[in-house]
Amino acid sequence: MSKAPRGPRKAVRRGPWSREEDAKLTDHIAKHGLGRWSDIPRLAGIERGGKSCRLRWLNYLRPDLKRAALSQEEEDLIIQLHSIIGNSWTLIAACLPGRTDNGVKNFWNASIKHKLRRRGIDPDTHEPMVDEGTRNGDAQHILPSHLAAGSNTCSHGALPLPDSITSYVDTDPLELQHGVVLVQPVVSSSSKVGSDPSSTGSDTGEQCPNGADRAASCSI
DNA sequence: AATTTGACCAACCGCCTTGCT
DNA sequence: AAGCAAGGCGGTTGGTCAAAT
Repeated sequence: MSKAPRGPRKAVRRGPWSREEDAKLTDHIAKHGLGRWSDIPRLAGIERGGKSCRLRWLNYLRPDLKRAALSQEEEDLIIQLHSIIGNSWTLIAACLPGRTDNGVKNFWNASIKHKLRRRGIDPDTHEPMVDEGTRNGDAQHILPSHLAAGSNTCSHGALPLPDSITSYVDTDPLELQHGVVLVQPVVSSSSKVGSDPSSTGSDTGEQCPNGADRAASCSI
């Protein structure tokens, strides 16, 4: 991250992206690869901020994205991973090929959270909720039955948990709180989750099929 | 047919970390 | 060592659409 001299701040467009903007961004990245996000709007002729371009590309335009609804296996895996590593959406998304952190987060907040609450489970702690009427004390309800038994695979075994995460399943809660941090050396050489040096300033930033350019590479 | 509700998605915001000067 | 810009992440908001009432 160099300190490039910058001109006066240009007014940037906001709101939904137009087809033309999408095409410009896609075309630019196809021709030149991913460079500095802050330069891309100017080079591609888009009146947006670099941050906005980055978000649009990662969450919507990337060719390897899955657009289909999340499967039951994916949903179960998200619940299981969340119970282990919490709101580390980037890490969770890295274990779901073609899914984005934003998508996983959205699905969690919009759907899974409500489902768990309806089942009397606190979505934050994955413990039974203590409100009267929802008290049941049955830990088996925290996770889908096939997951609660301690399996490290989802119902059909299609999406096994990566070793870097399953290794923390049996640790005590205090250790689990640091699971994400402890996982980092395994999944990335960077000191920060989701920070992969190849994701910026490199033409090879999109090599990982599941978008792990921006997240911990999953060892599935 | 009109309104309400819930699910889903796209996008922005603020904060933090990283790396360069 | 400090300051700054860029990148990255999680939280939140607002819009759209379909199903239910």
